[in-house]
Amino acid sequence: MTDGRKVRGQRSREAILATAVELASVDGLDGLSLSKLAAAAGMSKSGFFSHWRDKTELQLDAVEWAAAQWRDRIVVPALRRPRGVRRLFALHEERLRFYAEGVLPGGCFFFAAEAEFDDLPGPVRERIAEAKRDWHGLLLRVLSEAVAQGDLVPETDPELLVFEINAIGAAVVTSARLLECEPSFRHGRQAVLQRLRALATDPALLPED
Amino acid sequence: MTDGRKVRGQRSREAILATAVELASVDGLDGLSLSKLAAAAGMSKSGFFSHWRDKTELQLDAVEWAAAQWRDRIVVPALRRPRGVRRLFALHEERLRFYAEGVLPGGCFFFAAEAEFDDLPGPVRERIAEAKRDWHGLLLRVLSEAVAQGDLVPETDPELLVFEINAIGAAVVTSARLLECEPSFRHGRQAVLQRLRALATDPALLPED
DNA sequence: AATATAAGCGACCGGTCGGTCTTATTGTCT
DNA sequence: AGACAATAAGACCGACCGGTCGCTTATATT
Repeated sequence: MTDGRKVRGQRSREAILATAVELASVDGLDGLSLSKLAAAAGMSKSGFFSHWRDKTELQLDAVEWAAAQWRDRIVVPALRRPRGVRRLFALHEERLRFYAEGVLPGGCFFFAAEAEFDDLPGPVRERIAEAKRDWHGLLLRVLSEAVAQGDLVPETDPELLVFEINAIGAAVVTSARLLECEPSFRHGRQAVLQRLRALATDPALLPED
Repeated sequence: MTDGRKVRGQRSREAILATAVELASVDGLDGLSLSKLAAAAGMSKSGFFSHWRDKTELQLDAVEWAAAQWRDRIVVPALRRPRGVRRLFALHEERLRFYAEGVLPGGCFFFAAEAEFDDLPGPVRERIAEAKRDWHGLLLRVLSEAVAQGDLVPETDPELLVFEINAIGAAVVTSARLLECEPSFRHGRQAVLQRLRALATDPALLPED
């Protein structure tokens, strides 16, 4: 049985979360003020509290929403590439594309959120840490597949390589926004590409530049 | 002629800035509230305004103070190492040591400040960008010296390598604070060490692990 | 000794923060 | 048609924000 109220509520809930993630990518998840969010979402501030008990609940759902967006816009497209080193590089490339396309006005929700909450104990911090662990875990899994099927030489410490790939992706965000845009994206791409090509048993699987 | 007022003023000015940089490494430079700063510095809030016109001026001086701290605690010690690849790696190592020692309660002032201000136009953002450019410039200069004196193979794109080294140093901050501490520092060290050893004409110049 | 200046304090300003309460509207179920 | 529940709005709250004001105290200058 369809419930028009719940449908409507769900729709505005989604719209609010989408707006919240956009604003949070700029001002941070904590720096986000309910007044600004209300104005941006075209709602009254008090309306939020029929959806969430307090700001923390909204923040938790915003992290959830941003994680779903990351999955849909980065992970899922990359997983369409064939298993192996190409899929691993695709994860990095899709991430950079996400940034370059300016999907979020502040570049990256998780980058801003991590920097903000890494010193603020609480459930939001834990949820963000979990998202970071998930991303590292995915990279590690895809990397292991690449090694298992012989795309990459196995001598490598896989967790170290995952750390590097993620570090370079994260560095692109600040670098592109604070300094010049073009060289940052080029460096972010080249760094991982050259690293993987050096480890690849068949470098032809990866683009040349 | 010594002016006891100015001496006293300068001393408390320094103390306030030191406290401000500490607090800002946790809450960010904008998230820093004057009330909290006043409480932490053991001063009244209004007393600030005999030193700085407004919060922005204080923020600018805080960036300056943090830059001086970075120079004193990271750059100067590293420059005592012999010119070349060892000096380059020392810059990275001293940075990681600065983080590991917990000099600042939030880990890194500049990391927090960059993430916060990369989307906030204004003089503070420009000053932070300048500090970032200075750091990249220093890394590039030391790297060029290492190449020039034959420590490193010259084929490398130097700016790309600088980007990578800085990216890995920055990634250690969030990773160590949000996930586990020990593997983050190990990865941050190993990543740069292996990268440089692979490029070094004489790997014996660098530690083995 | 008189005067100028800097440091610092307490009270207070308008504004915004996250959050509560009451009320109006609206779709759903019986 | 009427009871009911969900959504959202508006008025409002205490706390805190950055910042101003007038004032006291301590130091230099003359």
